[in-house]
Amino acid sequence: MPQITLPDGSQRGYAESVSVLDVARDIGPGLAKATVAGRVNGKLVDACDLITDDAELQIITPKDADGVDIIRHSCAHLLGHAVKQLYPEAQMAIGPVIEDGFYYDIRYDAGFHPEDLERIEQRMLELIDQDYDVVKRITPRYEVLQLFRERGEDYKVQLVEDMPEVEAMALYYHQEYIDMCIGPHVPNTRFLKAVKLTKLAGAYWRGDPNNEMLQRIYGTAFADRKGLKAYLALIEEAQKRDHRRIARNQDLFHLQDEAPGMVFWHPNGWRIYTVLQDYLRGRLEEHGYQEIRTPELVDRSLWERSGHWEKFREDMFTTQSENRDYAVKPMNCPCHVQVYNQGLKSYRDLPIRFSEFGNCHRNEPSGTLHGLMRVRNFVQDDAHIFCSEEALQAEVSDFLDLAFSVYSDFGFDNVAVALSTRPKERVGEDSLWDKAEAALEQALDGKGMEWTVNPGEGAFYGPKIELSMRDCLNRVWQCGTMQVDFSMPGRLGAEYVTETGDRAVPVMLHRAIFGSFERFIGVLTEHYGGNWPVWLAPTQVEVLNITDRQADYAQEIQAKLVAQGLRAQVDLRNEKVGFKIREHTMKRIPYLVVVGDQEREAQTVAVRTRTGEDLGAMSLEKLVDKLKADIALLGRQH
RNA sequence: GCCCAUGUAGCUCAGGGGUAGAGCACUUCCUUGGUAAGGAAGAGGUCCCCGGUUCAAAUCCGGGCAUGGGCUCCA
Repeated sequence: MPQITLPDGSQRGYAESVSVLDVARDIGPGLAKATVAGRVNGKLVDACDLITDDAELQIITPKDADGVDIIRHSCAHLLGHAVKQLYPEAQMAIGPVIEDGFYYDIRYDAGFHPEDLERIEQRMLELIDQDYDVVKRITPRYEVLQLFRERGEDYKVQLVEDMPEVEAMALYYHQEYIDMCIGPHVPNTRFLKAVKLTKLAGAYWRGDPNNEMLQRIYGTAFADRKGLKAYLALIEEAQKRDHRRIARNQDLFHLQDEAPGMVFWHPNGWRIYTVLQDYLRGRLEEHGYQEIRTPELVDRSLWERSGHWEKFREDMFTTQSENRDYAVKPMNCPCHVQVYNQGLKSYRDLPIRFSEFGNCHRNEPSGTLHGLMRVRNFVQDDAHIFCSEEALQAEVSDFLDLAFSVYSDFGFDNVAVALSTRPKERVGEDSLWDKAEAALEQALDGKGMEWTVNPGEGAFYGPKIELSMRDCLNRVWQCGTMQVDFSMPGRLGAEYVTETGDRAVPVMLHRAIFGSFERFIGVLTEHYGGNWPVWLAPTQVEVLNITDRQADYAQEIQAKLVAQGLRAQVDLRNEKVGFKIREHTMKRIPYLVVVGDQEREAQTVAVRTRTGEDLGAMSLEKLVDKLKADIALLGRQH
């Protein structure tokens, strides 16, 4: 005699077991029609699942976030249904829901091509129109195995074999197509009308590059067509913020075939770079860092001692001369230890914080390069802190404060924090890893911030805190990092004299805030969508004359702005003012200053913003004040 | 590195076995115009590179390289 409690607190009693759908029907036919699934005592279940005891029930409809996820998951099965009809020899692997959609990994040796995607989507739409019921059957393990073996679904068989403890599985029948899933799923294909296949990719079976590569089809789905359309429009808007596209428009940098993954900075992009570097130099100085500079080409023997030659060899560019092997530095840490090692250090000298805008090269696999986000030549805002074990906690904590203070100066408020722990390939004793991981955990907890763990993703010499941002298409890029290293100082002979006159090995912290200037500028470009805060804008003001008569006055204004330390350009071209305004507005120059006869007579300037706001005429002094006020805000307003 | 796609003028792109195309940008001239595109003329290409097929290849085929979207790996 189940007593069902609904979210509004109301209760309904039933004489015998009821399904989620029964309860929905009981409440009203509209709700019954919209029922995708249910949440019983906090657990998602199918609409057909029976409730046998007293329970709290929430009816899930397409309006719920869970409802959309269920729709997406069912779309993956629908994709399987269509694929198997069109390509019977295809073998289905896994088809999960992801952020913004779903995918299905499929073994199909002939390979899918863009035309296949269209065919498959077309067939999916036809199947949806049949409004067929999705039927769930709990099936004993041996029957499931037999069924998938008969159907030649080798991957499904493997999946079942990998969960020996499970006695029976839920099978979902899409007519003749059968998929295995924990569920829940929609009860009928009519819920799947707003679906679209989006892209085709390769993906390793079980994510292991030693395994064969499967074909992955990505798609997305929404509660209705309107939601799908809005999503597609959003993606299109996001693509306009792509840093590569903005870079072309604003003439920031370029890449070319002869130097894959290495940036040619143009004057505009380099301006941003140098402003960032000057800013960070100031912040680091405030926090007790000393800037150094170390070689980019170092003999193999140092990399052997640091462990890089063994663990990082594939990623290094190497060269040789006069029978010596060299590597172009992929990291600055071994060189920083060399600077530390010059002269005997006392515990009184610690902590020592060496910073370097270190130019590094890494031979990244060709397929991983991505605009400014993933390059082969980049400059890290690197620093290494040498300290005693006792000081470690405080140093990590101070770093986190500094990093988040820097991020807030750019208006970042959605930095993801993760702790990456010991990888399989590593140097150092496990006891040291225990200590290092614990230190980072404690520092994070001490800040009271939300963080996640990436098991096995640490650097080969130590665990790391990763501070990541998202780009315009929601891809995550690690920028800041804090890594505890108990190994390398010892390997490279770093030590200091303790209070008791003994020798001890310092702990080394590797840390970066931007990560690399390249990636950070890439992320910033997309964060601002090209609307650089005045602080960073390559050109802060463009002075426009209306006719040749004001050319001298325009140049005089520009010269006065430059004399005030502002980045001002003047556009004296023989074009109408509307044309010039359009052009510079599209280049997202923060302020446009128009000078005509009126302004020249009154010794004023007419100011317009890139958002199209007309600020009217004002004195040059007032404009300068305005600009300086904007610059003082840094990037916090955005 | 692996899978799929793409590579044509400075940019965005069309075309496609037999004189290489458009729009914007560029140059020159006319125009001196008050807040998002004034007009005319002109110049501009080894159709990514190397091979092959063919009377003939930018186009078809093979191999490279690069870029884009993913996978794996990383700041």
